[in-house]
Amino acid sequence: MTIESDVLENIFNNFLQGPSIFKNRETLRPDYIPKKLPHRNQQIRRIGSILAPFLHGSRGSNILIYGKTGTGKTAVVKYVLKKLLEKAHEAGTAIKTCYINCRLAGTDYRVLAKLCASIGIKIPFTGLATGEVFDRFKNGLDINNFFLIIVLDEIDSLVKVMGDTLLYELTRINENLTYGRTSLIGISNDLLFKEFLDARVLSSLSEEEVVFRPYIAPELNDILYERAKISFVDNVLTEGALNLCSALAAAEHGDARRALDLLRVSGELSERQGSNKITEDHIRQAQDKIEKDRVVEVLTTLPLHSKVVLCGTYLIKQIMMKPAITGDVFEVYKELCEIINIEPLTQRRVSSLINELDTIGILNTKLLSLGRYGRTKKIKLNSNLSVIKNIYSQDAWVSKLINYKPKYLLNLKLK
DNA sequence: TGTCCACTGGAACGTACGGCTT
DNA sequence: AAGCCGTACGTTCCAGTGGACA
Repeated sequence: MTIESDVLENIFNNFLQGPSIFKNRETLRPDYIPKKLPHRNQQIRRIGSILAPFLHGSRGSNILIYGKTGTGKTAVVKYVLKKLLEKAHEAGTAIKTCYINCRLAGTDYRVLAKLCASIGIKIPFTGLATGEVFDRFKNGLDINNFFLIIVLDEIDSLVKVMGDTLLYELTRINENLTYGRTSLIGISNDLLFKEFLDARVLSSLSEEEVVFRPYIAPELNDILYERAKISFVDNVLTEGALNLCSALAAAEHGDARRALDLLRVSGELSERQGSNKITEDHIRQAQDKIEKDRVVEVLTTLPLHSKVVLCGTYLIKQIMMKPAITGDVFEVYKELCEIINIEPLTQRRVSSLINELDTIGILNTKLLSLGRYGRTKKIKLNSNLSVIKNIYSQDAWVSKLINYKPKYLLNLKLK
């Protein structure tokens, strides 16, 4: 037996024999829908009563749901739909539901393709005109006499990217159906998203509106407590850890998803350390780990040009000891491209890449006016310099850039 | 008070690609 | 095979702009 397999053997044995602190770790995954949803009774009742007409075979109103991330919107909708489907099954009514995350789908075409898939129509991932896919969807509904409840999660991101044409068509679809019926549930994280909509679309989509307020700390406490009961072995989670966890999540606009993540990761950490309790310290470690893992994941999977742009920003900060501005980043970027033998992109494109890095939280940019010296962007790195250096020192493409001294910067220093 | 810098960011367009229909 | 489609990723063009400076 090799040494490696001995080590593995030990790890697995420890895992099997050690005192597991988890009763059921699946219940802490983000997609788990619990049997109890504390502090959301009002929303559950409201959505339930709006959808209830479907049980009689008539169409319920469209619903627009607002609320920040982790306020339970998706969970509540899925929960109500699950119950509705069960009831419809008992009553012998044929209802279908289709849940689509618009941000993940990305385009009108792919949303439609998913809608088609939900009623059993196969659509190629490219090749058809969007209008053609829509017609097939409509025909499919009519021919099969389907009652379909469509949930469009993160609908705001779809509208921002593609405009509201698809929504317009979907809100009008019932007028063109002879037998089938549809109802729309739009879920939005962005409260201002209505402004992007055409008045007709808005009035049709928001026949009913439901708002999800952020959870406050005591509410998060209840949620975590309920979930901990089914996830962990009794008495594993200390009260201090529970309180800290909800306090941290409450500070981040009452995000329950975040709180549950924190709980899951701290559980895993505590388990790995062979502990039989989850303490406040574990929660803090988990918070650290989640952030670190995210940064590593993002930095390593970035497209090549974004990595080079980031290296440029890093070098400017490292050598000039001050935040970068767009013009400097672009000059350094061009020099770096030459070194690793790739064609540089245009400044316009690099400017977009910088914006993208800002949106994912790797950079922090601020528009700055230097009066006579023009307008530019001040670009700061959000992560620690050493973190970037560590990660990119091992990168196949950019490892040789991280210790390079750009001539442009050396000249700038002399001035 | 007007000028002018160094960009920003919107919009239209180009190209390559995989894949459809006819 | 021809013609079209959506998608990704990019370029080109250009109007717009906040505020230091003359």
